[in-house]
Amino acid sequence: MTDTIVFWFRQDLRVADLPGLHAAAATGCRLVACYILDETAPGEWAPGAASRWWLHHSLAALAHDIEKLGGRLVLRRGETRSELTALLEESGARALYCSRQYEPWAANLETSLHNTLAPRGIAFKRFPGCLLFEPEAIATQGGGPFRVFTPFWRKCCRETSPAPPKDSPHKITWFDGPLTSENLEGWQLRPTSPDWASHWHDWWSPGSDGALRRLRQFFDGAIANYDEGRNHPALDATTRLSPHLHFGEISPRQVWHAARAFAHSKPDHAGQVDKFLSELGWREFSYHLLHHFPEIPDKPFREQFNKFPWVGSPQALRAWQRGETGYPLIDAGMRELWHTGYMHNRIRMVVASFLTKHLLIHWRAGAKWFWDTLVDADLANNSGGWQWVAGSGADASPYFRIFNPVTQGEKFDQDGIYIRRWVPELARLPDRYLGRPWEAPEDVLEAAGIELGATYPRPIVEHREAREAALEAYASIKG
DNA sequence: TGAAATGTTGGGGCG
DNA sequence: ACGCCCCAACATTTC
Repeated sequence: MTDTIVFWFRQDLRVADLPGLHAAAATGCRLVACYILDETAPGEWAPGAASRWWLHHSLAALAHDIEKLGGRLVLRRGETRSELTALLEESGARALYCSRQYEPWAANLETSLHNTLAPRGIAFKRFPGCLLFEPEAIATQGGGPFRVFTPFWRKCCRETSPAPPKDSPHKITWFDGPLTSENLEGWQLRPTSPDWASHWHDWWSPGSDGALRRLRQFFDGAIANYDEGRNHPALDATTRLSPHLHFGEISPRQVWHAARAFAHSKPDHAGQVDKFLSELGWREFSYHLLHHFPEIPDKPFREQFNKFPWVGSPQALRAWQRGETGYPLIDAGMRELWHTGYMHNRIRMVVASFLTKHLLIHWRAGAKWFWDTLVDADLANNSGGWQWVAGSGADASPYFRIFNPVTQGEKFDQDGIYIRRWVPELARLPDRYLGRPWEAPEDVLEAAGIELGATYPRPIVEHREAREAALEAYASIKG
């Protein structure tokens, strides 16, 4: 009788280019594919409502993809260790395979699983999955982790290329004994009463098929002008692959090789491709940092930021969250986030700068809000991004880089399409005043149907004053 | 993957 | 014709 292996799907919800699954299939053993919904394991970093919506659809897509390979996805809910132990026992499996994860809670879980399973003679094997390079493979000359992006990415690019992506395994022998599986619908990962995500399929197609479509679409179009186009939030000029990558519906190796193939076929676009690949590089950098410095989600990477005088009020935080700061570009971004589970990357930088610098609110409050509202909420990227903006991170933006929320709009949303899309009550304002309605003459406001303080808020802080206060606050922790 | 303050230059209006 | 001033345009420095 052939041995059985349990393949545990975690955050790599795909069947193509999944090293652990290929390795399991190659053994010729019978395979159990499972997913465990453990709502307590991540602690305070349990998926937010938007991520849960995505997870539901991603799991449905994965189950479908597995069925196409002749198998089925076993769903269980509960404490990971006991659920896996039970499943191993029920199936008589002698081995557990999975992809690695790098979140501190997930890495600890792997250790604890190893300690549980080893004495029982069950092999626990972890495989690469969601990264281009394992953190152990990229080190400085001194053997330590990189703390600066450029040398990190240079080192990555000097290494042998990531392995070419593989198709899904051709032949899998599935376990055919009886195993109970829960009903995905019963997990209630999707919102009900009200179903605020009823229109999200207009924007998103969770699952590997949707991810590959998105990838192809990008290399058929926007890549040619990526360097410039990606700065304009009203354009569909970015990949929007972030949620697909977070849930592992597509691997970064697939993206990397698609980009290299494109660069090879269109050499004159090599510069655009490099720009794009460096974004993948920042993702990689964030993951490696989180692996080496597991406190990044909670504590400033740069120690002197422990004494930063955060003073922001709960009311200001609330106004920021709701998109009622009185700065149209900020409010547009926050409302895009609320309505679609996503925000354009440049606008993420601008609203994050506004929260931490204009409002002097701790970056963790912003990270938490993003965590709950983003479909692509990802611990490494989110924590890294917020610390980068706040100036407390590794290779962070210098603290004095304070975005002007008005001029950013004038530079990257010249014709006001983005602001008008998400702040429709200002739509009739002429371009000239769209990003700064408080400067508009009374008759212009009236003609546009706007009453400041009633139909649209006045600015909750004055830019110049806020900027100077931020510089003063940062100066107080220098040295 | 800034913005603002400060410095420099050069054209043109003007007495 | 000439110097003076203003200021836009650009460059450099500072936060």
